[in-house]
Amino acid sequence: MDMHAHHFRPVTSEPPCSQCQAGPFCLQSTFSGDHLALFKKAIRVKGPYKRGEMVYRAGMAFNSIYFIQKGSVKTEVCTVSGVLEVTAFYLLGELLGVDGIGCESYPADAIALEETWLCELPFNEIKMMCSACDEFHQALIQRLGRTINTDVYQWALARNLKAKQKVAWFIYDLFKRIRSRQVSDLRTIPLPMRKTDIANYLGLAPESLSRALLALEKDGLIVNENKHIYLVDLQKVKTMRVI
Amino acid sequence: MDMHAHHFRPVTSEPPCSQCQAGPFCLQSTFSGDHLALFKKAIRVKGPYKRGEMVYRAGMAFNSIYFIQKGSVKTEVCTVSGVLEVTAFYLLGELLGVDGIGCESYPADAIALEETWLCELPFNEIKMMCSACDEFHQALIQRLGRTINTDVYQWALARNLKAKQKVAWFIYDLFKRIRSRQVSDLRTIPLPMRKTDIANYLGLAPESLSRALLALEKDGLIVNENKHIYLVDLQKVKTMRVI
DNA sequence: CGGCCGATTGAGCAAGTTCAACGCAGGTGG
DNA sequence: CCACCTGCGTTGAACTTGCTCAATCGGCCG
Repeated sequence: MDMHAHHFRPVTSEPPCSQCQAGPFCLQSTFSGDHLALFKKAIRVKGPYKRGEMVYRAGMAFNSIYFIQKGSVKTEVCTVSGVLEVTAFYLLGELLGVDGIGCESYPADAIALEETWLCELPFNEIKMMCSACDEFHQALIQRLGRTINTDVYQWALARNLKAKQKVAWFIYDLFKRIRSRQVSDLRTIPLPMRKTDIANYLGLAPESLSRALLALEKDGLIVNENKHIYLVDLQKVKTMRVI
Repeated sequence: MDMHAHHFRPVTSEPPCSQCQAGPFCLQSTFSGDHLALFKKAIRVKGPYKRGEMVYRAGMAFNSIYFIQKGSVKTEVCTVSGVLEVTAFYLLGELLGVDGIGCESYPADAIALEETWLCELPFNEIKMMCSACDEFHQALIQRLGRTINTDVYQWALARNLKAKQKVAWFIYDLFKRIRSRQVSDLRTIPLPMRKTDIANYLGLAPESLSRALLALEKDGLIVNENKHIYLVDLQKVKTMRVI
């Protein structure tokens, strides 16, 4: 399968939540009783998206946000000069599509990085449930706030860092996000995205990323593999990304 | 007056809106009748803030967003290593403090760049008015969306540009924002902030900004003055910031 | 008028980019 | 099942950009 085809995938009639890996981080945990039933009726499970398949395209009408049940997604914008710029990565248990809130359309393309399952939350339903259930409203605001905060203000801090620091920052950021949701070997960080995407996201040439990773490895902070990073010295990684 | 004192300024009992320069871009334009009276009772005019005075500090409880009636504001965060990073500039007619939405506290310090008047909108009141007046709700969502969009996704695009392009991008961005709200000589862009702040915001050394401006001037795109930029060739500025 | 802060300019240097070549792995087709 | 192919990642070398450090300039305020 050509991973650049960027096809769309229709809704699957999978029983909701059967393969969801998000566990207690699913938004439904904020509901109980009748509200939970309403929630389950509102959501729609979509998948599996194969690597390279598109969830939504920049310019498409903004209708839904998506909870990632399994897998991961990147968002990227295409500049007028035709260059693609990766704007964010979204991991298991995170909300995708929030960048469309307040806009008529999504500002970026969203593309699956691996086999991915999503839980679609139509925005109209969300609004209704916000008025129905205040706990849900609060939980949602919380998550949105955190997402925006990450997207904007983390970047503001990372902007003036040197290559090595940027990379350490990126690794530590992934580490925190994964640790907050998954119980796993905390020393191994999977990289579902291509190195090229990471480099683009960090504003580096792929070669510079490669060399920065090599340097961090020589310093004994990490071990760099193709699709994984092993954390050798977490503390040093944390302090290196001087923010 | 020491402009680095960063004092706070108490509420002034100025009659609301008497000196507001935002005109038709004030949020009250979305109200009529009873709602307008409610709105006028909810808001609180604050000012004048002198240059260097602080509107709110990072970590302070998030209670309000602010509409800029007059003047301009920068926001900056302090990194653990003590370096200040400018995260945004807010101009006449824009909303300040939206970076705190969904968080318990403001993520950055907000500092007036010149004599500035603000219109404080307590967030609780805002929420109430959102339910009372759907037009207001929509208008607010619209503005928030645009703010976030600018803060996040514009940057994503500018991140990989060269110094000269970044500067052209910055100038053009200011131009668009000013033009959208003020009828003025469109060729002259005031710079209420220091060049140092602009450089920091763009992720450049002050010297690099200086040289980039000089280069743009030599190319005949702009004229660089201390507190103003004159647009000589708008079209070239627009195309230079290749986004 | 003097002092101070910010902006500019110059020279040398460090970092990251660019270009080119190679290696490796996964997928494809024979 | 194996060889090939293709795309991504890495490595090396030369080059370009922007940074650093230092000096100077210029305006604003006391």
